[in-house]
Amino acid sequence: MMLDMLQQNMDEYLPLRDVVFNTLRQAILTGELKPGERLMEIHLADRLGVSRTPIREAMRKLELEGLVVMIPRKGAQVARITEKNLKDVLEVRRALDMLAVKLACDRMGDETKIELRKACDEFAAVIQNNNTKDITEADVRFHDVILKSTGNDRLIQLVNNLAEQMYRYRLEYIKDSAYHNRLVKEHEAIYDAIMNHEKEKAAEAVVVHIDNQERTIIEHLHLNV
Amino acid sequence: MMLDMLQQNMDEYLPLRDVVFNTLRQAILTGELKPGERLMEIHLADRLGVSRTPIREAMRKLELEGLVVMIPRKGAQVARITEKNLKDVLEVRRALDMLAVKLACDRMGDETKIELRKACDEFAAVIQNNNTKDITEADVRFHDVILKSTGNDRLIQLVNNLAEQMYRYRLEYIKDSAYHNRLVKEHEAIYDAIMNHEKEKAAEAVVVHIDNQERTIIEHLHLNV
DNA sequence: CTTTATAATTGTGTATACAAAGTACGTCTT
DNA sequence: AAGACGTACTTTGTATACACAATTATAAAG
Repeated sequence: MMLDMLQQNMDEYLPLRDVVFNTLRQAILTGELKPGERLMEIHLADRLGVSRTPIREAMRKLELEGLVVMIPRKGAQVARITEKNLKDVLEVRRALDMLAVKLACDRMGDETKIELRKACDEFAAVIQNNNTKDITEADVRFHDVILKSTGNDRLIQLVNNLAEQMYRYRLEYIKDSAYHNRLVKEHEAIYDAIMNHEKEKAAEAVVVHIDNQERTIIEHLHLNV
Repeated sequence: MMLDMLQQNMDEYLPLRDVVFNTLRQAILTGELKPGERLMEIHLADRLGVSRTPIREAMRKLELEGLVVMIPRKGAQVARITEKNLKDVLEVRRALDMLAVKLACDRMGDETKIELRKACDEFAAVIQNNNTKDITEADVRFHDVILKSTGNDRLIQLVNNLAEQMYRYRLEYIKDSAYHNRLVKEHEAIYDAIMNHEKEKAAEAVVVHIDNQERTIIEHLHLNV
C-alpha cells in the first residue's frame, strides 16, 4: 500500500531537464516552435522559469533525437526537414514497420487483438468528427498497439522516435479530409492481415500505408514551402 | 583561402562535452568502464580534468544512445546488456542491414565497388595476422562501405549506433580464431550478391551473417557471466 | 562614400556554489 | 543481539557567475 504510493511518487518525479525536454519537444512537434527558429538558452530559461542548466541538458537530448541542430558557437535551431531527410526517414521506417507488423503477426496475444480491434473502431469513429487532435491520437494509439505487441523495446523506441519527427508535417495533411477514408481502409487491411497471421500481406499493407503517407506529406511540403 | 582555414578550425573545434562524450563512449566500448559500473560526476570530472557540466551533458547523450542508464537522484551506471536486450537490438539490426544491403545493390557506384573489393581483401589479409584490433577495424570498414553506398544518412546513423552497442561483446569473440574463416566467407557472399545486384540473395547473406554473430555472442555471454 | 579597425553587445562554454535527496554507518532501544 | 532511528557524509540537481568567442555597430582613415 505504502509502496504503491511511493512508486507513484517516484514515477511522478521528473528532473527539470526532462520536463523542459518534454515541453520543448511538444512545442516543436505542434509547430509552436517552427523549423529554423533559433533556440536561445537565456530566452528559453526565462520563458520557462528555470536556469540555463536544465535547458542545456534538454537541448543535448533534442539534438540527439534530431529535433534540433546545434552549430558550435552559434547556438541551436529547430531542425528543418528537407525532402531528402524525409525520404531517408521513411525508407528506414518502412523497413522497421514491416518488421514490427510481421512480429505482431507472430506474437500478438488475444487480449491485444481485442485492443487492436477497439483501436481500429475508435479511429473510424473519430474520423467522422473531423477533430484533428482526436484523429492523430487515435492513429498513434492504433500503431502503438501493434508496436507494443512485438515486445521489442528497442524497436518500439526507434519507431516512436522516427514517427515523432514527422508529426509536425503529418498534422497538416490530416486536416485534409480527402485522405480520411483511405486511412481507415488501410488500417483495416493491416488489422485483417494480422488477424490471419499473414505476414507478407501485413507487410505489404504497411508499405502501402507508408507510401501513401510519404506521397501526401511531400505534396503538402511543396505546397507550403 | 582564409575561409578554408576557418572551416578547418571549425571542424577541429569540439566542445568539451563532445570530447568527454567520445572519451566515455570509447571507455565503455573497450570495456575500460565495465557494465554496471557507477559513473560519478565529480570523480569523472577530476579524472578528465574538466568541470561537472560537460560531464553531465555527455551523460545525457550517452543515456539516449543507450550506453548508460540514469536513475533520478541516484546517478548513472554503464548499461548492462541482457540477452533480451541483445536479441532486441539484433532483431532490429537484421531488418536495417537487410535494407542497407538491398539499397547497396541498387545504388552502389563503380568506384565504391572497387572500394568494397579492397575492404574485402583487406579483411581477409588481417585475419591472417590475428591482430584483434586490425580485424575489428577492417570489419567496420567493410560494413561502412556498404552503409555509405546507401546514401541514407539516417540509416547510417542508426545502424552505426546499434552496431556500437555490441562492440564490447564482439571484441571477445573476435579473438577466437575459430570463427575467422567463416567471417571471410560470409563477407565474400555479401560481396558477390551486391556485385550481381541480387537483392534477395544479398539480404539472405546478411541474415546469415547476423544470425551467426548473435549465436556466437550469446554463447560467449553465457560463458563469461 | 567606402573600407577597415575597434569597441560593445550578445550568446555560448565552463566552473563554482548551494540546495535537496539519498546512502551509510553508528548508536540507542527493545 | 537485532532492528530501527538519526546523524553525517556523499552525490545529484539547479542556479549563478564568470570567461571567451562571434557578430554587429560605430568611428576613423583612405
